[in-house]
Amino acid sequence: MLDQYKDHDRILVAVDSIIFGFDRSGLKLLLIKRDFEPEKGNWSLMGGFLNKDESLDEAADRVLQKLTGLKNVYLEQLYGFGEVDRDPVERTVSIAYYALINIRQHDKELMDKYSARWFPIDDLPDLIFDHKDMVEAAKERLKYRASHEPVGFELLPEKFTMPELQILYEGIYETQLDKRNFRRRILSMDILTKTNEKQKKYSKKGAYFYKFNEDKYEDKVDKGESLTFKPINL
Amino acid sequence: MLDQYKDHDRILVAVDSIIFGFDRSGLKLLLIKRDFEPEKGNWSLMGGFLNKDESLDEAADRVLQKLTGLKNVYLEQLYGFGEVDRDPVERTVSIAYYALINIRQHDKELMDKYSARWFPIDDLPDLIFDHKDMVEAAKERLKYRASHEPVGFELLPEKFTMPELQILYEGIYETQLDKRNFRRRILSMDILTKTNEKQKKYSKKGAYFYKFNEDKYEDKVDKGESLTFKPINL
DNA sequence: GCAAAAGTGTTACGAATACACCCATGA
DNA sequence: TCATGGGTGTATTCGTAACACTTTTGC
Repeated sequence: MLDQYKDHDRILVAVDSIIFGFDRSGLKLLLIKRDFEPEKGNWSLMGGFLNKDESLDEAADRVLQKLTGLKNVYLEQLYGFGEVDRDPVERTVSIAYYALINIRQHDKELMDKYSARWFPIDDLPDLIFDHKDMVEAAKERLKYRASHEPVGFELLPEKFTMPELQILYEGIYETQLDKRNFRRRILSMDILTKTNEKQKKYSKKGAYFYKFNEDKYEDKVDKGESLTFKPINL
Repeated sequence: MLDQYKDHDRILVAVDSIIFGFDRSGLKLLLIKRDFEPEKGNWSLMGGFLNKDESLDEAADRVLQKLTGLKNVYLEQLYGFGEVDRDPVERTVSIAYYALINIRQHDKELMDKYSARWFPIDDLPDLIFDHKDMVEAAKERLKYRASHEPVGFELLPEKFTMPELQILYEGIYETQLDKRNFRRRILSMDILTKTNEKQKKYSKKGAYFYKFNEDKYEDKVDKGESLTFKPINL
């Protein structure tokens, strides 16, 4: 080994994931109950350690899959948390990732195995270490990302209604939106396909289902059209 | 040590810095000539390894100071680069930071010691490893940051002229701006103080010097005014 | 028939853009 | 006097925001 590399510290590198989900009642976070000391029994983000033979992204994928069974989900690196004493056991640098998943698609058995639970984003329990900071950073990043790219659809089933989409964006932006302005803006982007089916579960009248039209979206991106998804204030 | 920690790999963690500077001719990057193998003699970002007893931010500070002699400069974490083979010598995760410094203030002797040189941002040499990716990420981040916060002033001396400020923003946004619109927008934010002195070096008429008024800016932030610094297209 | 959610259009305001000429001065 | 860079104002367009009533249908 080269001299310039030899005398430096090797350090544990962790990967922690903020996992977002969404249902009609709002944005949710998937947390696990830690089953070893320290902080045993307390709520925590899902995490794991980086192995020498995998990239950071691969480690994040692996960790997410371990808890949810899901592959190929939206996963973005967030920030490297590197305070010296962030983990009381041993010096650990943690690279946080956040994931957007369809709340209905993950594996129930794995949920039990890790004593995992969905929490409303605005009603989280105390979290271990610096995981609260990670969640805050993830919320910020999601706001930013959602205002530039159509990441919201990652959190929805294939078919969704306008009211649902609006509730989702209201959750992300932590604000209330005017439904007329919201619909106009979303529809004017011309990246949704309206179906003839109606969602009748939540109203007598029923709301039309829409689908995200990824091809149309990609076309627009290729053409250089700038699509913004900014919040619309009430 | 706890079982859950015991069997995991300890890994070299590096910190690499993208150092931005600015002079009248545009945005610049400070690069060093690597003086050890592999890639000896090739251009590289300034970097170093994380020690067990320092945080990531502290390591980034230390590395920056080592090259420039500067403390307390604008420094923001960018992204964790973690491909398995990014460093051919040994598995290394690198956390990239970017710094904004006043190009006149750094230490010349240290520059020589590291064979460092300023390069125009649009005319960089080949860089080692994945440093090109890091630079790209830093340019993007700087665009974003500059459109939300007055980070531009970090790159300027205390006193600067409107034409200089405009050249800076044009460099950051990689676009040309209309000077009437630019001045109006900047001045309407009401965070600059005009001095009575003129810069006469670059024109017969001379251009007034301005100063960034940090107090005014903080007041506005406290009052919740949203100050955006978006690019203005020609 | 009524409650409850879905759906729809117009106006007003402010921000962003486009655009061209005069000013000051050193050489 | 002229070349060079510095400085200024207005009209237009477009996106955003504010705002209230009608529709559908299960109960």
